[in-house]
Amino acid sequence: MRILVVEDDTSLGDGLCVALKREGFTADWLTDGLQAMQAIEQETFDLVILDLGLPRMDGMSILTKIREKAIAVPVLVLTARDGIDDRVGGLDAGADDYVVKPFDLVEIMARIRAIVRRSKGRAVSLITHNDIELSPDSMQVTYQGKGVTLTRREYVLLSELLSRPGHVFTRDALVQSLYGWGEEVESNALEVHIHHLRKKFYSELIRTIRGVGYVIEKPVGE
Amino acid sequence: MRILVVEDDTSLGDGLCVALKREGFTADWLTDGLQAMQAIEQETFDLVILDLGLPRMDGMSILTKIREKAIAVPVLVLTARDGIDDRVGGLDAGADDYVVKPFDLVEIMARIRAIVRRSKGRAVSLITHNDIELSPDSMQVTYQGKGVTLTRREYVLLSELLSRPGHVFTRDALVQSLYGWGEEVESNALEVHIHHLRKKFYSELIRTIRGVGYVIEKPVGE
DNA sequence: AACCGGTGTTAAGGCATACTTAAGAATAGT
DNA sequence: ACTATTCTTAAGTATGCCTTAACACCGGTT
Repeated sequence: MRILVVEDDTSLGDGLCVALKREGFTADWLTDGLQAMQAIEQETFDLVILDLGLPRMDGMSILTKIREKAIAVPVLVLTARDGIDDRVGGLDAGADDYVVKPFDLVEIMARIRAIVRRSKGRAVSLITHNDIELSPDSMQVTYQGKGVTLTRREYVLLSELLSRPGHVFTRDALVQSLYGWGEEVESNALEVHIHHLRKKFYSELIRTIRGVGYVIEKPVGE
Repeated sequence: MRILVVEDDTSLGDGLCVALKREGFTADWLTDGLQAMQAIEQETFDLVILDLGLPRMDGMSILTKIREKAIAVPVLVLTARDGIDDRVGGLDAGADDYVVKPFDLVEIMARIRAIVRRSKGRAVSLITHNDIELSPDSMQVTYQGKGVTLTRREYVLLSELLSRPGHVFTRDALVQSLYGWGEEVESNALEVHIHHLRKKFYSELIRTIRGVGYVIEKPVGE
């Protein structure tokens, strides 16, 4: 967990670094605005603690530029000023939080922990199989990088099959997951959908087990 | 963008809701702690504004329970107390921010925008998509450089869709973010708004997923 | 090789879903 | 309270998915 402290006040910057390290973070410390901007562009930090009053490049300018360039690092702003306008401005410029100096070390640590906690745990569950990506969350499907549009039935069918590669789904099981218990299908609707899926991807994707049902092969090398 | 206000002070709760709606959010309001806890478990909110002093279930208990259950909703804590310990306690218990009462309406709105912005994958405070620019703060929208006037519902709908390009929003989800649970819509109002948006921009902007909902395509080249 | 059950392919009709339009409520602004 | 905007309702129209069904194909069995 790497944190960049940008603060020209020597005792404050040093104190922060020491405190951060004591908490188990890795802390880098810069006093110069321009230098800091370059570091943020080139390196990767988990958090930037940014003083607003800085030599060579103002803190607010750095913040604005970070967001312009869509750099996704969380920023905690330190400000000596106390006006609500400044605080509002900072937040709207893209800061994740701000602390007014002088601040309590216990408090700022709590804020840092809060920010770090937030920024973690944004994992996306994504089903992948060969060149097929299927994100349950967004109902979006891509094949070889390109978006593929599936109808509802096709999507349900594919996600069912992909949920357990190598597992043979009986025709009945698949029909059930498509239609539930209520309605029965008295034709080859299932096969038609399978056909459409094979067409939209590649025909070997779904293997037929004659007399039983269908499988998606396990990815190669297992 | 749906926000739950949990506040037993009537005038404060009502005032917050009105202000939130004016800003284009959908606001639900509860005064009872236990009720709120149930709502948070069952429904989906983009933000919970939580007063600490509540009947039946204390605000801090709610917060603790939310985090225990790993519910990922951002929480903004309102507190009448002013001690740093409380503030630290709140942040460490999993609050994303806190505001001490009495607070300035302008400030709390800025904080709300900041939290919401963070939780939506930390986009810059200006959402852009193709030729459409949408600034969440001012509710202003431009298309191909020219200003476009959207009504409140249109704005909410568009910003919801734009907040996650490529994500398929189910019709239910969109209706909830437009109306909360207060008022129910028993007609095709949603479709009508979609229609208006397509007319004001271009019809391919919003793609229909038949039987499911709507998506905004990801910008080309991904 | 001919048969037969099971599966694949294709095309078309029906039907549920979505779009469009307009008018009457509801809301907000003056 | 009145007006202008915005929202909802509802009805008619359009669209496209799903099923059906007819036929082609394949593999195994006689």
